Amino acid sequence: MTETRLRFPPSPTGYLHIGGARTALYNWLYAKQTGGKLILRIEDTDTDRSNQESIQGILDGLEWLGIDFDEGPYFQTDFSEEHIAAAQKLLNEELAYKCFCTKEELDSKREAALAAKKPLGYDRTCRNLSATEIADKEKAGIPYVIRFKVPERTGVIGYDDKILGRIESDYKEIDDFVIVRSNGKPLYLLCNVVDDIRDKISHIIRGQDHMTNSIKQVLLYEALQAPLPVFAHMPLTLDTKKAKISKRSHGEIVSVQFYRDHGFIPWALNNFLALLGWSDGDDKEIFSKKELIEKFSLERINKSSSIFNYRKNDPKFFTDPKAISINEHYLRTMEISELGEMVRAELEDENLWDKAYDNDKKEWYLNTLELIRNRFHTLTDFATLGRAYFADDFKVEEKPLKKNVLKHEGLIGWLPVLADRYEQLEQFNLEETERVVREYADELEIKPGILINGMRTVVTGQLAGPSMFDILVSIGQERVVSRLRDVAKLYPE
RNA sequence: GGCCCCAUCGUCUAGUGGUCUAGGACACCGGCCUCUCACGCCGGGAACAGGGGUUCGAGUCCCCUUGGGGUCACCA
Repeated sequence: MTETRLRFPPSPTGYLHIGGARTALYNWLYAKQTGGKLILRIEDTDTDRSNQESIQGILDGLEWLGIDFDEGPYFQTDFSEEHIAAAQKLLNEELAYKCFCTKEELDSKREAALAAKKPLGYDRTCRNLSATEIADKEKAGIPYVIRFKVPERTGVIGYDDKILGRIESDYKEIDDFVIVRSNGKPLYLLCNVVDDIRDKISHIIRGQDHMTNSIKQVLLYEALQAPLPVFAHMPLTLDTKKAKISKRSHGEIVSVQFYRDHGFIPWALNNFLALLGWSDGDDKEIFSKKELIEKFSLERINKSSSIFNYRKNDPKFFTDPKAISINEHYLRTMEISELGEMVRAELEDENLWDKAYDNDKKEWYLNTLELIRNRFHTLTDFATLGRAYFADDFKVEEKPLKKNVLKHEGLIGWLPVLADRYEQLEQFNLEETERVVREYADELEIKPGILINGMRTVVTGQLAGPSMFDILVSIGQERVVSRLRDVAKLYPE
């Protein structure tokens, strides 16, 4: 078998969204699995809508996800001569024709057809123009587009889809589609095929929204006398109302950037995306990169579209709960040193990074992450919920403040006493810190929990967290003492 | 509207005629653990869209209905 060659051809009209990312991922997985190549091709022929910022956004998004490509990025506009030549060839061979109908005429015909509930296709007015008629119109300077001449055959044309099976269409259902605009610029349907032929693309994995395009493109492959690639149309990703997700209607929640900004681990997002429309036959859901490359298969991709279950304005889940849960899984099971690097970026962004975390305090840094990672959902939590471990200017949350501190007025006096006793400790370790608290609680004849939970809030600002004594040891004697002493400032005047 | 695709718990899904009183994951609820909250562990509720066939037997095959989606641009 010859080398598999895949491609991901985004149009740079906005950021990379999760649908696009998933398409890129599937292509990437298949290329990796078969030892083939993945080509990135920026389809920028729509100069009105394409922009540099989008190109950068797509590149950044793919890089962040770790989806690398073997060739490219190529830019479709760099090959416009080839596209034009192909159109000319089709014209010369009478496989295409010039159409002088104006856009206005077409639009009104379409509207009329829609109103009359008739098929909307082009009525082929210009298909049988004589040579003299064409010459006359050209002489008169009437602009024209070039349309592909759908063969006059009976029966059906189709392709074998790796996911959907045989897809066919009756010839008479296919429109004489436009391949070159009146300004001389070739259109997607043509460019895409010409590029795929040149790039020797063997497999086209793309969304089901391209299903009807593929039929037309099969015709183009035939007209251009090129071998057909394998098609695989993946299910679409819908929103909770079953509408196709799009940048325009869903905004940043569907952008890859959003997940980077909200502290997702890149591979966790890939893992989630892979599961949206694919599963191995087993119950396994967490896949390492290597495992996924091995197990992935086109045949096991679902036919039906899936819903991206994000929840807007949900205080607990800012996106699909499953995505978050997969992220949590990686957060708490990944190699701690690897996590350390990711958290480092978060801390640096918040000016919480201490160079010593990379040498003298490295052990402390990694141990602390190990201590707190279980309760966190995203990378950003380390700099927000975990701020007290890395800085003194953390915020004390209102709820625990009321529940664990203000409710017990005695704490305003007790915690400073505890601070004194802690300051005296020669061994500031788990056993000693616990012994001191429990003894003091006995003296006061109160439940140790009152002191412990009060301390948790004063020392970390949080309602919940790891074992209190682990926290104390991690934060350290000096900082603990000073935070406990300052408890009074948490009480209103 | 024409054409095309699809249809199992709330969501992602397993299921390729008998092993399905339908399995797993997330989410939800309850319990255990406990200095808090998580994690973890244990348990619970929750689905074959409807109707006809075919068959000894149908979630699985066929047909119809319904529902959803895609597409019908001088966008990609």
